[in-house]
Amino acid sequence: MANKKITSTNAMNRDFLEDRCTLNKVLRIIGKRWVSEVLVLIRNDIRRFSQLKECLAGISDNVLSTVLSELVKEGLIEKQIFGEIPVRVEYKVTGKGKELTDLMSMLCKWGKTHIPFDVRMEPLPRAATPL
Amino acid sequence: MANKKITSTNAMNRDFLEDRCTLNKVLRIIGKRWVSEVLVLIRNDIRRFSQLKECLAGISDNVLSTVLSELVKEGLIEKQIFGEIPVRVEYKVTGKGKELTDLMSMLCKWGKTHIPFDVRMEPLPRAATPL
DNA sequence: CTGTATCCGTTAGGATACTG
DNA sequence: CAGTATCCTAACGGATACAG
Repeated sequence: MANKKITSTNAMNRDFLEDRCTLNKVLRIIGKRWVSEVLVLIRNDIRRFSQLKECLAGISDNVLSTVLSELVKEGLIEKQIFGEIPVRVEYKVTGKGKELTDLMSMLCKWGKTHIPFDVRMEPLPRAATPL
Repeated sequence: MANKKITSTNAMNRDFLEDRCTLNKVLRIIGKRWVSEVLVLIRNDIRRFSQLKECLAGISDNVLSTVLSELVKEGLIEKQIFGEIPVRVEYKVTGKGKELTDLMSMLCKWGKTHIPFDVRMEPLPRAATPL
């Protein structure tokens, strides 16, 4: 009951992996839900919060917000604020973000040829502009 | 209090994304902790449970076990059991697994040129055979 | 319109003990 | 040696209310 662990092994393991190889950093960034999708959408000129939200039926405000700021923080997209009323904000993919989406396209292509279909019950007819 | 949601939006969102684009399936697989690392190690001929555990200081038995069966299930590695005493088991990367590691190398390279260093306190001197 | 703050359930990740 | 079974905690993802 006395001594709680100083640093959780959970965090230690994460750091271990990220120190070990940059790949783990990359995957830590783009491996989270919505992230790759948002990046691709912005690359496809879906530039505004409301538009993104519209495409990504089901995403919550705070989640989209978090994803966007993460992408900005990592330098994969840029945020541009126009001083209008009401406020207009636009995001665009940076150079290194574009490079990354190219690699993601390759990953996607790999998936299409190698990941088998899995049949699920409901077709989920929602808004879409996939990769 | 009466009506709990039938399917959690959490799961619905996951399915939505995976239906939307294969990339999300790919990232759900390789985006989890340890997965890419294990795949790369096996590709580098670290073929046995105990060897992998040795390289990946800090991983728990059950976690490594889970990762390995996930990789087998996805057809990225193969498991070979030798009927010896004590039991010997070896894993090897499949064809499509190799293709995937090639793509991961590119991702890694991207990360090396584009992700800035972030200084952390302890250097974490552990076992290593990185990508 | 574009978010932030709070609160909460689910899932991922880990420690440990045990098995063929 | 190569794992499973159980239990536990931290992190992620989401709902909702509200703010600039």
